[in-house]
Amino acid sequence: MLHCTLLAALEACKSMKQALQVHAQIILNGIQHHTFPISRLISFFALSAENGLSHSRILFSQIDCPNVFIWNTIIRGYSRINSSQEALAFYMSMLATGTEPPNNFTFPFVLNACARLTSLEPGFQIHCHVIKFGFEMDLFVKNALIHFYSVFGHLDNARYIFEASLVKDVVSYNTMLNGYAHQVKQPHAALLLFRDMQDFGIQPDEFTFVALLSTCSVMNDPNIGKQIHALTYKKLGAVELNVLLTSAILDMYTKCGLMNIAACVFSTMRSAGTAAWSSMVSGYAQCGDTKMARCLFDRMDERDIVSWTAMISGYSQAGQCNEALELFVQMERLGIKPDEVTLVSVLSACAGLGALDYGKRLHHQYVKDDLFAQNIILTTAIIEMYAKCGCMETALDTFRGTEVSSRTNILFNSMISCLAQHGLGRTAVNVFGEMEIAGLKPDRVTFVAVLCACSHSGLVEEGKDLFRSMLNTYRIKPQMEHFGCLVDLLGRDGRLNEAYDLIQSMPFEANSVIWRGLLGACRLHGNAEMGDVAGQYLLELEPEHGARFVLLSDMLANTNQWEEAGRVRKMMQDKGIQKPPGWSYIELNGSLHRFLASDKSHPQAKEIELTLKGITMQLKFAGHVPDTAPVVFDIR
DNA sequence: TTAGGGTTAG
Repeated sequence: MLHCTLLAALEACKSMKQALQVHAQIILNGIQHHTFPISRLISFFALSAENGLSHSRILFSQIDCPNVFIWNTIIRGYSRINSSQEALAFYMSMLATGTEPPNNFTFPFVLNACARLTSLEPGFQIHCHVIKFGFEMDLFVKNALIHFYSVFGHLDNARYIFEASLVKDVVSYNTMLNGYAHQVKQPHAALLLFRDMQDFGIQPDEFTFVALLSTCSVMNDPNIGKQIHALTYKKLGAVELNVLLTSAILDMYTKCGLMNIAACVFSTMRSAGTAAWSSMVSGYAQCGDTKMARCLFDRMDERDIVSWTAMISGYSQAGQCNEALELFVQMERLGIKPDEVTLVSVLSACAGLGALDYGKRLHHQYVKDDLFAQNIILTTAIIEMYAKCGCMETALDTFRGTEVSSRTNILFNSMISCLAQHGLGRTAVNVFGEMEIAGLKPDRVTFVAVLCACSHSGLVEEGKDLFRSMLNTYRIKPQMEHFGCLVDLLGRDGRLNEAYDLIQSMPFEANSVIWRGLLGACRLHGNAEMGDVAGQYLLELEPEHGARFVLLSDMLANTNQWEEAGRVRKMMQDKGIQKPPGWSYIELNGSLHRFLASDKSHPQAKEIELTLKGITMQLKFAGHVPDTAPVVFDIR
């Protein structure tokens, strides 16, 4: 009777404080060693929104022989708050204790924890345990396994479990659909599976439509998106669409770039949450309309970290790196802590500006010795930031400091590409070799990076071998960009005929990038005849592009064809084409300075000019003779 | 006796 009253009281509890009072009553009544009421208490605390897990742990430690429900509850509690390591540690202690074997409830909790880890390995082990303990036929366990494998992009394993399952429910389908839509971006497979689902008479629910709408966003196909939108109403009937589903509809339109429709949906939302506002902010920013995005952002009643990141990343991606950093500082002043996505956006803005001090500060303040230190995406952003700010050594040290098992293709591609840009071709080729050791397969991006590296460092034979290995070893068909790299590689080395022959042998027509590469090489090696051919192709392909005219005119000037060079310059003027000016940035003591050729607007312009003159004088005294070959005006 | 798996925004 007493149990019943206290249990009823616990059922009615709305807060930790109330539950603690029930706990006090349990102790006062001397039933603190009765497993059932204590297990209810542990469950309440472990799943409390007020972080009561530590209290659950205290209760847990006072139990001599916790039953499987109690073990499961603690594992679930840790899994819920993303403390996967603790959840797994508890599961292992449960096995080690040996008094209570895991049951069908244990595995969904443990697998959920595994799905949030950075490594696949523990989940594999748990899958073995599932089989060992005989739960591979349990639908909940199977669905959790499908989820786990799809999170890690192992859609083949997920699909195998899915197909092998005689009984499938709507959750099995939804999990598989999400896997296709998000994890490996196979949106078409998601649509096909949705068709199967209907054929098998499984009724879709709101989860299904959220997954399908995400699929449309990934496909960036507004037509299918509109159809799914209509189907949502048709299938879910008169059921009022929940906030999540409406937000998913809105998000689909923003991602497909249909901001007008998105704005209509948004205006009809009675209580648009921060998710919907953030989608709108992000949508406008992605369309390049950062003004409109900012306007909405400023009108938001409540902003969470996602809203801030939407705006910061919008600025960063639109190239408004200064604005991104300013907004980030504003966010910090309000005491809002960035998460890993925010940091990636801000680091990218730092890289864009060459703002090394700022980037260093972010690295030391937020990433080093923190939870984020394990995040490989963030580490990749840190490496790019250092590399783009010119600190190649720190970038390499950071790369070397990562766990080999946590390295991803994106990390390798980024590292190789940064090394290429710094002319460290040999190191880039070595890092390429390390990919296989890490168990990764180079992709198209890897080959662009490593071929660029060879090109910038004059590693002709290595580059040619790598190009050949693309198809022969890795079964990757070379694309335009790969041919471009090879043309560049041969061209820079002066093998102009070989480069030209390669262009002719390509399975598709060369684009302007390739011809520009050849033209640049012709200019470098003074082959006016072939340069003219390349230049003509270039003018045909991109008649409006100023930089191409400049390159052609420079090449002609360099080979003393002043008249021809003048003709090209005149053509440029006649067409009203201007080459956009190139700004140079430098960050000093936290402030950013920008310069343009002949620009005297900098407040310290005079001092800078004097310093430059001083350096020029010193160079002269040291016997330096400038190379006037790249100067395009006839000053000789 | 207790409970579980799949959703939105950067």
